[in-house]
Amino acid sequence: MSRLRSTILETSLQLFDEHGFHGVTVNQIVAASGTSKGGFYHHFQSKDELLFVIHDTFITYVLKEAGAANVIHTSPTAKIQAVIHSFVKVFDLYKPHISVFYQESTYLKPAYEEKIKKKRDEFKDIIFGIIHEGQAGGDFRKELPLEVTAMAVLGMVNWIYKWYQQDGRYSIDEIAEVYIDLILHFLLPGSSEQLMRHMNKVPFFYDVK
Amino acid sequence: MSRLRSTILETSLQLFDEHGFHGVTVNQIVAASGTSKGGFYHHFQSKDELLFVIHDTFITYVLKEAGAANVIHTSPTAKIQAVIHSFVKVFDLYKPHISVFYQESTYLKPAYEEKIKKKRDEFKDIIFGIIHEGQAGGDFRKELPLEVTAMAVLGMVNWIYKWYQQDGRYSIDEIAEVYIDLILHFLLPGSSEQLMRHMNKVPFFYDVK
DNA sequence: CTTTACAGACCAACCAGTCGGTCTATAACT
DNA sequence: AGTTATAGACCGACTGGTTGGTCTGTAAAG
Repeated sequence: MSRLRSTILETSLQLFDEHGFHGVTVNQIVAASGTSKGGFYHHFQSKDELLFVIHDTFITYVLKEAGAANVIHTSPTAKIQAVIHSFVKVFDLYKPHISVFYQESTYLKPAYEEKIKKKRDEFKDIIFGIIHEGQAGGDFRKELPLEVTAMAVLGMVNWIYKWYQQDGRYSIDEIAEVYIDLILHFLLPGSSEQLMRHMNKVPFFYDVK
Repeated sequence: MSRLRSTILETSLQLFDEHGFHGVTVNQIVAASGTSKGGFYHHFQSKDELLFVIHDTFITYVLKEAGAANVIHTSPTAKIQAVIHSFVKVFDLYKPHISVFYQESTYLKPAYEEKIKKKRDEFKDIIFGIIHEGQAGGDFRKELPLEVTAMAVLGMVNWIYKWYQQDGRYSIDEIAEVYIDLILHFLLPGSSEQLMRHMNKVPFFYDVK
């Protein structure tokens, strides 16, 4: 990959992260990259392709990591820990990519969007699969509705991009540890009776055993 | 409030939700609202003001609801349940507002952004406050780092806008119940020893008592 | 008669993308 | 070795279409 192409990618990533895809013009990218319109369009077909490349770089990496973490462990409990850990760590490596990924995916051209959606669904399936497997095997609480629980897990992790900063109070590894703790606390079966005394009402899904 | 103004707001909300703020032109809004440029600019100073109004409507409502739920209950456990419930329910009432709120806030003009940020921080403080209070009083697990835990809670709820659909498998009330269950499971003190047997490593924050 | 509500033609700015052209490097030829 | 041919990398003035916003006009309301 050419030197200039990388520069354009890095520069535009920063700019998009700060001002959003539509808040940055090709001329700005070109100026900040120390090149020209010609240089830009020599390496990218369009501004939209640039957006796609950013999306693809990130989701491809996440998918690869999650797949690996999923394979090397056997029990659902070990798997979920490994996958969450690797997923959280990504926010340290790819934060600008992720901001663009979650903020600007609306603006992907249909052909590009389809490709990204496919990979994103694959990733979602890994999470869903682990939780499902855990419930089926009795490792995780069976009464939890799979879809809602899985989306809660995805949500809490995904949201990290909105607040995480590298020089913040907690390192990315520490954050991962906290998240794993939280997730295991609601996934693993425990003293439900004790908890229910504190609840305003008995949840609708508690009749499953 | 005038009839046309409401129409413009509703229409643009739908359009923004579907295509994003920059994917919709003023002409499109005007056409879909059955009015004209004159009609639009009679009610709004600019497209940016429209964006602000949408933001403000939503965050003002959330803040009011959370404040109310926070006041009528006394214990942190009851408070967090009430606040989460009211918060989750908002996603049923204001889903298009929320999509715009989380997707397009980057494009708010500085003056508008400041106002919105203020209210958003107020809301965040309510959540932080409840968890802090719960930890201080011994209702919630003291070992959990406040910031990370609170952001996890906010994240899992906020992410709902990405997947919730009114005609989905679970009602918004059911989703709220699941979320409250999950959150209480990791907030309330329980059998940590039992859980730790399943953990790949001992979390860094477990030495606090 | 004044004010408010809206219509729609019009405009200036902007922006993604184009296109003819230059510069450099390496290969091919003599 | 010296000269020429060719390809790829990059430049930047230019354009055609679009967009947010304005301005003048008009009809109804009070």
